[in-house]
Amino acid sequence: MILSVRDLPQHVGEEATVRGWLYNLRSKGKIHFLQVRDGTGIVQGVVGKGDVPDPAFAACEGIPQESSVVVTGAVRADARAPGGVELHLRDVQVIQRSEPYPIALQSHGPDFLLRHRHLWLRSRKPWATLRVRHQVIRAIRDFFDSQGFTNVDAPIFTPAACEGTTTLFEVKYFDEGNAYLTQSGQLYIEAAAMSLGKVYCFGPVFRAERSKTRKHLTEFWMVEPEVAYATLPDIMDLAEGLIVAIAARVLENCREELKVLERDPAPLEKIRKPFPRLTHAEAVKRVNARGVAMAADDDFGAPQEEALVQGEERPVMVYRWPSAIKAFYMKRDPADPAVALGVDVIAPEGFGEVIGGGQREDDLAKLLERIEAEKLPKEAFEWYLDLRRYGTVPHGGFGLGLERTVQWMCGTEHIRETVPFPRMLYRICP
RNA sequence: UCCCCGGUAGCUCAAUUGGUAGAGUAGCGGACUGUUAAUCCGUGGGUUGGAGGUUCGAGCCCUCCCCGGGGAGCCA
Repeated sequence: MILSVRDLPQHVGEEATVRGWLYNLRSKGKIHFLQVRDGTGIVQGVVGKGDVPDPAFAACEGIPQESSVVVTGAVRADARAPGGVELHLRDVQVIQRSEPYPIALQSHGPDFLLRHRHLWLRSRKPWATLRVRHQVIRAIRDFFDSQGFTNVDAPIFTPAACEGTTTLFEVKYFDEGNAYLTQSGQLYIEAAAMSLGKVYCFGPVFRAERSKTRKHLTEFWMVEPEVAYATLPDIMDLAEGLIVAIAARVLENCREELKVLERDPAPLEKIRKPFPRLTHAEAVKRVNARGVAMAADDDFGAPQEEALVQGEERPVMVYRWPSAIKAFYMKRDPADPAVALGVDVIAPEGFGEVIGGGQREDDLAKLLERIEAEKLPKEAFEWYLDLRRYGTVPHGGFGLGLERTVQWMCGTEHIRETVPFPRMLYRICP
């Protein structure tokens, strides 16, 4: 019976066939230990001289690492085996003898590993990280789907910028001139929210910023919910609920993966409601009190962010921002136009901003005013302005960066490890 | 775009004051019936990122270039 390594403990005493790759081989003369991985786990196969015909035994000698193998044998419980069970092999088929495998069971530098990303994916930590990533994606979709949201995806090719063109990748688009790779689906799902009420888009976005840090990718995935009739407090509750749901899902389904990643689950267990909520003004006061300079109309730089979350076990929500440093579409407080009804969520443990969002400007006249003040091309936004001409309502949403969230959950040093094939300033291969 | 650090064997690194470039690992050959990154013996492997300069002599010092890493800004 063909079985997954993961399921072997339920089949002790039976015979099983495992199809996978040779993770490591240890030979001790008349006994071979073959560690075989199949995507669900690693199992140790044991074959002693005399257990199988001599040619079969000899065939096990010197099988290179990562050779594709199909092994068959009796499942036995054995405390000496990693994982608690092992296979006493009666048959070993080598599907392909691997050429000498570049990634050894030793340390490698980041440049080497990234150049071999297509092979590095097979290693333990990338394996665990991709599985956590999958669970985070599932948690996000389940969270929204179970609350009556409809998934409406936004286009990747867009005709113009959301917020200026300096950070956009430009591509040729037939006879239409230049198109740009989207940096956010927000404007489009605002339209969809006026149709379906509660919507989210979830897909890749692109930023042509020349960032070179452990928190940035040029291509990353973002989930963006948008809710009709939602106000800033609704959006903050939604963001809080989503993050709590993600952390709970990872803790429930990824214990083994966290262990492989050497990620202490304790900080994730502390991610519970309520999150501390500070207005931008209160946050500035806190940062200054902790000895880091910050003006009332400043955005958070790296040191300010660090001071803000110092000592916090939960994410910190900063809301009511100076309108001057927020995007044109963000709604101003009608009672105080100097304040924008935005919210950022800063993760603890130095993982930084994972969410940015808020309430949108729903008043046509004020939106026009903002577009003119920022000298944005009005024609490009005509369709967007239509949303305010035909049945405008208060509404809002946010964007959550998938990779930063995965990085946080996994405790990963660098964001490039949270995506299968990272795209960065100086790296586009493989 | 700016600041800092690095580039030596396939990989990870060492090389004292400027004085014959070395180890582990991977590879190859051999030994070993419970290995846990197995161990032990033997063995091949180098345009020291590139170009120029200083010097009797440069992996090491100087100049320029290339590549990578970390950080800032920007943001998710």
